Amino acid sequence: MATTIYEIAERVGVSPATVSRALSGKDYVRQELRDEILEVAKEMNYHPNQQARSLVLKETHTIGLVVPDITNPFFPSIARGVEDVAHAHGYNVILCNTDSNSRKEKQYLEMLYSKRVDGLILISSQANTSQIKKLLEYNVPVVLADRSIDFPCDLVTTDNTAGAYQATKHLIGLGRYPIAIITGPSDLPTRGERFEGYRMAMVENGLEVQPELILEGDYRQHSGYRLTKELLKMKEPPQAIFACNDLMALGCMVALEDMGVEVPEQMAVVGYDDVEFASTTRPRLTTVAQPKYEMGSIACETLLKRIRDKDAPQRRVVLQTQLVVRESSVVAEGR
Amino acid sequence: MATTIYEIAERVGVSPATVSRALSGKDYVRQELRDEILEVAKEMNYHPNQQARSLVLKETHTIGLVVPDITNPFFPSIARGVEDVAHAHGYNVILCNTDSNSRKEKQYLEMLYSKRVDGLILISSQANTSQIKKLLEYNVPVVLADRSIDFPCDLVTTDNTAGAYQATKHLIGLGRYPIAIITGPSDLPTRGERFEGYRMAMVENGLEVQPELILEGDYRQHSGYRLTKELLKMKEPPQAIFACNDLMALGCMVALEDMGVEVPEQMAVVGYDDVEFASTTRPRLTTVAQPKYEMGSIACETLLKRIRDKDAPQRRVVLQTQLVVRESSVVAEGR
DNA sequence: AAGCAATATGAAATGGGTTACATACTCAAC
DNA sequence: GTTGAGTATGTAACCCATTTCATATTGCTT
Repeated sequence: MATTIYEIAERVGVSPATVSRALSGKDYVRQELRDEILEVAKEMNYHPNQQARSLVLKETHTIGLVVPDITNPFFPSIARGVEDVAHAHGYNVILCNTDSNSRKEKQYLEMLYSKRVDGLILISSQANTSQIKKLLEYNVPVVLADRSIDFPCDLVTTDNTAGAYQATKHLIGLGRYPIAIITGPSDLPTRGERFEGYRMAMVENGLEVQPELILEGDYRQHSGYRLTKELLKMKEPPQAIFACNDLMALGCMVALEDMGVEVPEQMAVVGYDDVEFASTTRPRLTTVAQPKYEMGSIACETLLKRIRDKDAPQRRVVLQTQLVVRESSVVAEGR
Repeated sequence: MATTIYEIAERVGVSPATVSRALSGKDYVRQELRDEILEVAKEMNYHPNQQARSLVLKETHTIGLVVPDITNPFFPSIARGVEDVAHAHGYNVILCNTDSNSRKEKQYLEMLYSKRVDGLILISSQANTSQIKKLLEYNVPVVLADRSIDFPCDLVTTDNTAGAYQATKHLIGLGRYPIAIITGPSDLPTRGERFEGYRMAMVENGLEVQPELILEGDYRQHSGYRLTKELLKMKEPPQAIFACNDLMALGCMVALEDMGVEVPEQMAVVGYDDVEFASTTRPRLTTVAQPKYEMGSIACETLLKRIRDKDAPQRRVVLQTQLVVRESSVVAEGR
């Protein structure tokens, strides 16, 4: 069905080699002949078979993007950043959703390897290091994004510690303490980093880190809801809650509304991520914004560089976060 | 670097053909020998080169997914539906963002064709029909999703007319009229369909369709904001606004808040899509929910069927929408 | 006139699998 | 003992493009 260089060659009356040269344009072909070949190719609607090309060239111009779940509002921006840069350089992106399930992740990594992707960007669930190590052994470039894993490979993340520090310091500056923290699940590296930022800000300001105000959530809305209700049962509840992602912060706000606690008057709430809905809640959510798109685009640039030069020195990029102050933490003036 | 069947063949002392047979498992190979080959393959960490396989088999087990923009909250669910079904059947998905730009769309379609994807799912911007026609001529299966184009090819959409009819009838039932409608851009097919649902409901209930209450937006938040302000300038403003997507509905609500108009008491607002933030706004947004995930998964199933049987009859699936009544349209009891 | 670089094209190997065809062996049936 | 079906394996062609090597021609230099 699809046209091949052999068919073009036959029609023009030359060898396939000449057609290949004329089309690639990087070898001697008589100008006149080249023009004719190009014309015939266009006429026959020729589109080179990339399967065949990559078999000999050993590059597929395809990269893999492995994320936990594209429906999680945090990931589409990253994906878009990756895809834009990839497309600008003539690469395609294969999207994979692992649900943070290491069995699925392994399956995907094997599929991607079998398809001989030129490299991949990985937002890895847990430290599935043995699998990654294999890929690197096979010489497949890997860039880790968002979640840092203790592993010698290129990496693009945000400064989680600084972000949490900013958020906590903001609350302290407003005189809102004690401050409870609802962390992410302990098997994710972000948890430790964000907690550390919280701890630093507390200690630096001479505030005690009370163990009963440290709660572990799972990054889902319901855990924010549930844990907030628990906090409200305490004899002396905190005056502020720092939820380590926006979804849990939303859960907090719903719980607080259910219990008739005014935000921000009686309880300040700060989230993390600045996903889309953060600016549409009432009150609008104060949160720590991460440069999601940039994380994706820089990860992709890093990957493409690595593909070009496998021996380049390891690259570790840490992007800065930004505190976005909205209504959930600051009591409006004039009320 | 990567292991080939030739290397395995040499190590075991058989021909490459035998190795291929042992690995594929669909031809005679002595059980004992097969076991040995499988073991050696595992030991040598063999992963078949899919480039080579697809060159001869003429199938890549890869499909393309072309969407306007994955960061638009409407599309991740569709993408996830597609990807889940694809993965379950051993296919990978290449993600493409066209920004509804037909030049970009054309570029992507050519790339995908060159990579010899087995088929593709297209949420096409405008009627870029000539390009699609070409693909179908080349025998590449295409399934259109969400946006129906007048084109003889498989299709999965939702019933936009019925959805808009439900929304309008809901407002009429609440006694909220006149009802303004903020439509999508006129070059998208969804616009005509949703407007038709609005019109039907109005006419059916003996209400006049007033031209000055029909406004054309662009599916972005700001157009909802701007057009709502215009509506409020009228001598007799409407009592309800039906915005044809949630983003514009959000713009409405922000404009109404700015102008001190109470929702839903003074103005009822209904959106369309039921994207994530619709349930987190204050008041929560009444909207028409589309089965996004199902649209993706069914589109993918349809595509895989078509790949298996190119001569199967054309399939057109229309999914039903569901009105989700929240707070932006109904005055709460006991207030 | 000989020599050589630059230009122009083709033949054939290559990449890594799959498979049609050929060949060889085993075992049962007559 | 011959025939034939079933089992087992190898040889070689094929998928489609790229590229090395070989060959041929042109035009310039000395």
